[in-house]
Amino acid sequence: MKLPRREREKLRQRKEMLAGALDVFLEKGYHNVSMQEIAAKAEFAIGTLYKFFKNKEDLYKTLVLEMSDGFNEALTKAIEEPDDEVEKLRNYVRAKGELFRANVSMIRLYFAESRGASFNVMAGLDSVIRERYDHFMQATLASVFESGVRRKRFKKIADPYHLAIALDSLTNAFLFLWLNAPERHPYPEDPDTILDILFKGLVGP
Amino acid sequence: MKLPRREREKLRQRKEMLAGALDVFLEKGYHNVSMQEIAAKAEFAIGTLYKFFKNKEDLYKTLVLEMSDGFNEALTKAIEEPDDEVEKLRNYVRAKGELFRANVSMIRLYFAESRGASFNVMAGLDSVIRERYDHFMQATLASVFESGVRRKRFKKIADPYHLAIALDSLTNAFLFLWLNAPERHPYPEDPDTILDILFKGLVGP
Amino acid sequence: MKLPRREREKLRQRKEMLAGALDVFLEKGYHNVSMQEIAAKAEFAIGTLYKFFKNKEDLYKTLVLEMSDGFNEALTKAIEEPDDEVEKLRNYVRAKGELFRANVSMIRLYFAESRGASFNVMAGLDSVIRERYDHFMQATLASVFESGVRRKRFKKIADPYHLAIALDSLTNAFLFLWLNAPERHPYPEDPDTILDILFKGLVGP
Amino acid sequence: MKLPRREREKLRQRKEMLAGALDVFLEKGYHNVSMQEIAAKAEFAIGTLYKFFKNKEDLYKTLVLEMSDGFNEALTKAIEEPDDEVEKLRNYVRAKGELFRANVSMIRLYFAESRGASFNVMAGLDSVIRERYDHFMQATLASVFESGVRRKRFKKIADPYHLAIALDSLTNAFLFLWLNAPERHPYPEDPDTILDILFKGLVGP
DNA sequence: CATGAATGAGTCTTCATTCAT
DNA sequence: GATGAATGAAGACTCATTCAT
Repeated sequence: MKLPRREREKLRQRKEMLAGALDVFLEKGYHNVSMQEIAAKAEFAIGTLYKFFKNKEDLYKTLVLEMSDGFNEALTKAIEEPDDEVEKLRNYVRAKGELFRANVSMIRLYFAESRGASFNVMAGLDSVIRERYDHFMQATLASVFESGVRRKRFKKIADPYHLAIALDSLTNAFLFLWLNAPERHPYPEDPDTILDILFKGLVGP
Repeated sequence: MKLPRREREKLRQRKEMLAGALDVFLEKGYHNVSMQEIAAKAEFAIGTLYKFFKNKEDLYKTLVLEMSDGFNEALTKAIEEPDDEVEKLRNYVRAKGELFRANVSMIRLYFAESRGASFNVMAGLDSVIRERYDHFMQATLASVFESGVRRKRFKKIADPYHLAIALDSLTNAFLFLWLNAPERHPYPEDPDTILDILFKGLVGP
Repeated sequence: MKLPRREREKLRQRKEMLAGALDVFLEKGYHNVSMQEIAAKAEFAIGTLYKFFKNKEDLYKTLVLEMSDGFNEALTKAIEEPDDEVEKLRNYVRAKGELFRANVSMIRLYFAESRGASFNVMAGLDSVIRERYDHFMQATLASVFESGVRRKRFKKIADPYHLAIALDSLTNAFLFLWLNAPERHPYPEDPDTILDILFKGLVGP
Repeated sequence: MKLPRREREKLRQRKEMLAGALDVFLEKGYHNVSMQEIAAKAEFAIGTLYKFFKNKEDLYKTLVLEMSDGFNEALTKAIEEPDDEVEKLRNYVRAKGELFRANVSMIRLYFAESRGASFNVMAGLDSVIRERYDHFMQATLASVFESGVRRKRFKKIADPYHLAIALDSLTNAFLFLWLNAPERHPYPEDPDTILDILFKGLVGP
C-alpha cells in the first residue's frame, strides 16, 4: 500500500508545484504568469518544474484536468448514493455547492479554462475535459431524469439530456452568483431553492 | 447632427481598427495576437493604432465592451416589444438565438471575457461588463418575471431575479450546445422547447 | 543606378550586422556566441537583428553563403581572363592567394563550413555551398585542364576533374600553412612554387 | 604488465564512455549532445562520467585527441615498413585509405576539429592536434621525400616539407570525395592514381 | 563510491511601445 | 498627423554541473 519513500517524495513535490502554480495562475491568469514565478512560488528551481511537467501548458492542463476529474467523481458519487431520483438531484445540488465552497480558487480556474462561460462549462474546454464532462452529463445526470420519468417520479416535460443540461446550468449560475458576491448571494442551504425552478411550473394550473 | 468631416473620418478609422482587431483576436485569442498583426489586418500603421488606443489592453477592452453593449441593447429591445410577459420571454429566447447565430465568433469573445472572475485576460475588464450584465438581469429581465407574477401570468415559484438568472443560464446552455455542435444540437426554432423547462413543472400534478 | 536612400541605409545596416556577426563567430564559434553578443558587437538592438535575419541560423548561413559566392565569382573571373591554360592556372593561384589574404577571417569561417562534412555546426549549410563549389570544380576549373590537354599544353597524367581537385587542395594546403603561421610559411609570391608540384614530375626522366 | 583488477576495470569503463560519447557526438555534433545523453548511451550515471572527465569539453578533447593519435601512429607505421621511398608513399596512400574506410564516422569528427583553425567548436583543441600533425608532417612524411631525393629516387621539384603537405592534401582531397559520395568517387584501389599527380609532370617533355 | 535529482544561469526569440522622419 | 524602424525587456525552456544520499 505504502509507496517507496522516493515515490512519496515525488508525489509531494508534484502536489506542491501544482498548488503553487494554481495560486499564481489564479492571481494573474495563465499568460501573465511566468515559469519563474511559478517556480518561486512553489519554491523549486525552474529546472525541477520541467522535470515534472514538460512545459507550461502541460502544467496548466494537468492542473485543470486533475481538478475536473475530482469534481466529476465527487458529483457522480453524490448522485449514486440515494435511491430516489428527487433525492439524487437534491444530493447533487448539495454536493456541488460544497464542492464549490471547498475549492473556490480551483473553481475559478476550472471555469476560467472553460473560457469563463458560466452557463456552460463545456465551452472552450480542452477536449479531454469536455469529453469527460459530456460523459457525466449524458451517462450519469441524464439517466437520473430518464429513470425518474420511467418510474413516474417526473413528468416528461423535456428530453432527459436537456434536463441534465438545464440542471447543470442552473446550479452553475447560482454558484457563480455566490462566487462573485458571497454576501449578497449566499448559495442556498436548501437545494429546493434551485430545484423548484425545475420542479414547479411557472405557467399553468 | 452631422459631425464635422474630420470627426466622421476618425470614427470610420476607429471602426475599421476595431473590426480588424476583432478578426484577429477571434482567430487567435488575445495573447497570441500582436499589435503588428492587428495593424496589418486593419491596414493602418502601428503608430496610428496607438493614436486611437493607448495600448493593446485598451483596444481589447474597448472591443469587448462595445460588443457587450450591443448585445444588451438588442436583448433589451426584444423584451420591451411585446406586451404579454410570456411573449416577452419567447421574444427574448428568439432574439438571443438570432444574436448568437449572427455573431458566433463575437460570442466566443464576449463570454470569454464576461465571466471567469479574476482569472481573466484582463482582470479589470470583468467588473465593467459584469456590472452592465447585472443591471440587465436585475432591471430588465427580472422585471418581466416580476410583472408577470403581479399580473397573474406566472406563478411565484421563485424570486424574479433568480428566475432571470435561470432563464439566462438556460438559454446560454442550449446556445452553447448549438455553438459546439450545430448539427447535433440545433438551436430550437420553437422557444418553448427551452421555456417549457421553466413553464412546466417537473414534479407534481 | 542609385538606390533610394532608405534602401541604401538598409544595405549598410545589413552589412554592419554581418560584419559584427563574423567577428564574434570567428572569435568564439557559432554555438558559443549569443545573439546578445552579436547585437552588441554590431551596435544594433537584438530586435533589429531579427528584422534582417529570421534567426541565428539564418544570419550564419547568409554570412557563409554570401562569402562563398563572392569567392567563387572572383576565382572564376581569375580563370577566365588569360587565354593560355598555364597562365589561367597561375592566375588562379595568385587570385586565391590574394583572396585569402584580403579575407583572412572570412576564410576561417568558410573552411570551418566547407570541411568536416556532416559533422558541422549546420549540416544543411553544406549542401548548398558544396553544390556551388562542386560546380566550380567540375565546370570551371576542370575544363581548364581538359582544354589544356586537348590543346597539347598539358600531358594527360590524370582525369581533368581529379587535377582540379588536386590543384584546389594544393592551394588550400599552402594557404593553410600561411593562415596558421604567416611568418613561418609565407604564401609564395611566385605561383609556380605551388604549380611546379603539378607541372614537374617527381619521378622519371 | 597486467594492471590490478581495479585499474583494468576503470580503463574498460573509460573506454565505454568514450565509445558512447563518440556515437552521439557523431550523430548530432558536440553542441547538440547533452551529458545526459552521453551518460544514457554509455549506460553510466552522469556523476560517474564526471568522475572520469572533468567536464564536457574535457571528454570531447580526450576523444578527438586519442583518435588523432591512433591515426598518426598507424600512418607512421605504414611509412616505416617498406624500404623503398616510392613504396613508402604507396603504403601511406593505401593505409590512409583503409584508415578512412574503417573509421568513416571518426574521420568526420577528426576533420571537423583538425581544420577550420580558430573557428572550431573548441579553439584550444586545435593547437594540440595541429602540433602532433605538424610533427608527423615534418619529421615523418617530409623525411621520406628528403631521403628519396638524397637517394636519387625523386627529383628535387620542391621542398620536402612542401611535398609532404602536398601529398597529405591530395590524399585528403580524394578521401573527401569518397567520403561525400562513395559511389560516385570510389577511393582508388591503386595508390598510383593519386601518386601519379605528384610523380608525373603535367607540363614538359 | 556511484548515483541522478536538483539547480539556475544563460539561450533564442517575440512583441508592445516609442519617436524621429 | 501618419508612419514603421528600432528598441530591449521579458519569457519559455535547456543542460552542464553539483552534491546529498
